[in-house]
Order: sequence, then structure tokens, then C-alpha cells
Amino acid sequence: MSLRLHSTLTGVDEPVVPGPDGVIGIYACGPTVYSRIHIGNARPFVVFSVLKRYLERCGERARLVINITDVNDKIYDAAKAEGIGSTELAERCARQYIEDTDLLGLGRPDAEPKVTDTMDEIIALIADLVERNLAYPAGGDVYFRVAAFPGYGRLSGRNLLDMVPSDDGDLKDDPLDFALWKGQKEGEDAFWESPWGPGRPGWHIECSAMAERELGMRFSVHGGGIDLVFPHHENEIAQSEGAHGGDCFAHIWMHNEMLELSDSKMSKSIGNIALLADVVDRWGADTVIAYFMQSHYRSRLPFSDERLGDAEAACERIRNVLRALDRALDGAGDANDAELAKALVESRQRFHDSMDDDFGTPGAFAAIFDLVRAINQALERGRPAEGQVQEVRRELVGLLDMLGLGGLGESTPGDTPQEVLDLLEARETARADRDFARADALRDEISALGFELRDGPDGPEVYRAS
RNA sequence: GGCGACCUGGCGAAAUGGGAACGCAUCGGUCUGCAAAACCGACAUGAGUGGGUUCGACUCCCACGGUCGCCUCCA
Repeated sequence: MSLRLHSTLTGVDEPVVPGPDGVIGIYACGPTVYSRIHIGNARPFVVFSVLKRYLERCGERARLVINITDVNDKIYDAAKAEGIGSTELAERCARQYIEDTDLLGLGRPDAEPKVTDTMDEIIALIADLVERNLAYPAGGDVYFRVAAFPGYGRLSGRNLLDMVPSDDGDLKDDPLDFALWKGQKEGEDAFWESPWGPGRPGWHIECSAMAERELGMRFSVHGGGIDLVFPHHENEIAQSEGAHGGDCFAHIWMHNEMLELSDSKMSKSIGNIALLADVVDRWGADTVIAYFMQSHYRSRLPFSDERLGDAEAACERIRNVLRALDRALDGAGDANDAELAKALVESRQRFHDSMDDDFGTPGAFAAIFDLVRAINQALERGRPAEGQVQEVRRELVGLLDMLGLGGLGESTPGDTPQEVLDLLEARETARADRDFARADALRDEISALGFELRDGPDGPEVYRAS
């Protein structure tokens, strides 16, 4: 595998190395389920799903784990506000999360563990840390002793002395310490028994427990949004490496940048952010995936109608070239186009070079568009041989599929309604009579039915507008 | 206050110590009855600003300006 990824831990690109079992283990922090996920939450889901897909298409074995955090303060609060049990709310939101991300058509991760299904492992891990004197019970809580873990701050590049501690836990020995276990508080309706009394896990411990259970200790990539670097991932390292000793957790720490939800209509404080389901409903899965893939995962990405519109136009250009290839199959020539063959090799090479260089999806996209132009140019020159047309189509769709955009290559449902076919025929009659006013009116009618009409050298064609 | 990131054409966005990709938009042209699609051509003599290193910098270094993220539960 020649893929290298930028690691937050070292600040440089590191080669992705499979584990001893030959599998590239990837753990990405998933959502806390207390509401529908928004378009920003979808970015890591898309990035890590496509990362796994790319590795597999390159012949690697990969295992992707994205957890679901279903125990959290926010869940208690949201459930209370809605007047339902927090377990009920979390279960409903977890189901909705699955449904919403399914809309993207990127498949499911190999495992999607929940905190509530990992309670034994979590409690055992905390007990282990207490045993090693890296953690201590206080009241009904258990805290991690930050000062006792030497590497603390390495991931986020901060110095303990620089930190401004917030004094929220009165029971802590040190304000920098963080909770591993929280004793049950008044009004918290979901809780678990533990050696320290009833309560629930702190925020970070569940990922340490789930990652180890699903992938073992030394897996390839651990990721999530860049806002999780501190404290979440810093604390994960402290917990996991503290419990096992030494530098033994994830190899590469991979973090995606945030979406910019600058549009005033989408302020978090107002609470009317764009839900993933709504965005997919409006623009379609391909456009949403293209929107993410056209920017590098470590760049901030503005969210706006204009950007989504650009992505849609890009998808349409690809659909157009695929249609042109399908058309070229009829009456194909008998000679290969040498320039097209060359462009195919170059595009494939450039695609992989860019992807292998820190998952450079924008450059990969550019390689695809270079190929698109080369195809259009070749078809402009003449009709290549059928075998070449099919090869080029297969290769193009293959590249798209590596970006999660294989859906663009699925042939559009060919069942044009009879109504449209009738209108088309009437229009052809009008055109033959040179009654262009009537012909244009009929074209408008076809358009109103959701079909796009294009006159080509071999006669008119209609497509379902996408 | 501390730590860190970023600043490339109208918009978005890459690569790179020595010709500034790609997508969208715009303007010409070809094709078409027209349109659409496609193709051809034009579109940053310049990369926030000012210095420095270098034969040569958008690319490395410094300063300033601006935008932004994190600093205990936000992907």
C-alpha cells in the first residue's frame, strides 16, 4: 500500500501500514445521538467510508469502525426536553442516524458499536486504570489523573502548564483531571451499576474501550473531526496507553476539518442547521458526496447552495460523458483511439498519485475530469472501437466508485413514459414541417414532465432530469 | 492570555524551489431551425502585505495584517 496520510500526532504524512493480521483497522468517532445529524456530521462519515472503500478497491483488507455514542449529558437533556426516556430517545436517534447515512449509499461500517453495549469493557478498563493508580474514585465518580500520564498533551501539542483549567468538578484532585465514570445524578434515568456505584461512563472512555475491542490496540488509523483532538482524542490516548503501557495505540491520527456553516440561516444557536437528510433529499446523494470529495478533507469547507450547485454541475458533466459513451456503442468504429488510450493510463496514474498523497480527493477529481475531456475529444474525432469504449467506461466508473460516486455510472432507468415518447414524436413531426414554434412548445412540455431533451446527430434523445 | 491552522483568478479548489491543475461562472467561435450537450479559444505577468535566504520563491524563513479552530463533554 502506497497511501500516506497526514498524522496529527507527528505533523507529517505517514505510510498506512496494515496490522499483523493484514487488516487496516480504522476507527472513526461517530455521532452522539440526541438529534438528527446535520451535514457537518456527515463529513467524517463520508471521508472515512470513502477511505475504506479506496483501500479495498486497491486490494487491501480494511475494517472500519464508527461508534455511536448513546450515553451522554446531551441525551439526558434532550430527552427531558421532549418528555421521553433518554434510552428511548437515544435508540430512536441511533435508528435515524443509520437511516440518514444510508441515504448516501456508501454502505455501513464493519462495526458500529454503542456505548450501552460496551459497558463491561468500559468498567474493566476504568478498574484497570484505578489499579495502576492512573485513576481514582471520588464520591461516586472516577477521575483520570492527568499529571500521572507522561505523554499527556502530545497529540494536541499543548503544555499542561499552559492550560486554563475549568473548575467544574469539585471532587477532582486536580482541575486538569477528567471523568472516567460519573455517579448518577438527580433526574438521570439511564444508569449502570459499577464498583463505584450507579452511574455512567465519562465522555472519552467509551472510545478507548470500543476501539480496543473492535480493532485491538495497535490499529492503523484513528480519526474524527479536528475539534476532537482535544480533549477527546488526547484523553483516549491517555486512557488506552495508560492502561497498557507505552506507545501502543493508533498509528496515525487523521482529522477532518469542519464545515463552515456561515450562512446566517444556518446558525447553531438558532438550531436550524441543515440536516443531512434534507440536503440529500434536495440535491441527491451523488451531489453531496461530490461536494465533499471536491475539497480536501483537511480543508475547511463552506456549506452553501452555490457549492452544492457546483458539485451538481460536476456530476452532470460526468453523467453526460457516460451517456455519450453509451451512445458511442451504437455504430462503434473498429480502431482504438490512441490518444484516448494514453489519456486513460495517465488519468489513472494521476488519480492514484493524488489519492495516495494524503487522500487527495480534489486532485483525483481533477484526474477524472481530464479523462472526461479526453473522452469527449475522442468522441468528437470519431467512433472508437467497441472494446475501447467499454473499457473506458468501465475504468471511468471504477475511478468514480473509488470516490463513492459509482452511482453516477448506473444507467439511468430507461423507461421513458409513453406520454413523453408521444410528445417527442409530435415534436419531430412539427420539426419536419418546420413548425418550430410548435416544436419548442412541445419541448417545454417534455421538460415540464421532468425530462431533458437533446437533439443529436442521430436524432433527439430524452433523459430523466437528475 | 495559551496552542494551532489558514490567506492562490468572479466563486470553489489543487500541485509545486524553475511553464499556476481541475470544476463552476463569464466572454468569443464551431455544431444546431433554436436550445441543450460537446469541442476550440479567451479569462491570475501573479499568489494578504513587507522584508530575507536563493542563480531563481506562490512554494523555505521572519514580521505585520486578516480569517478561523481548540483551550473538559462540538464531526
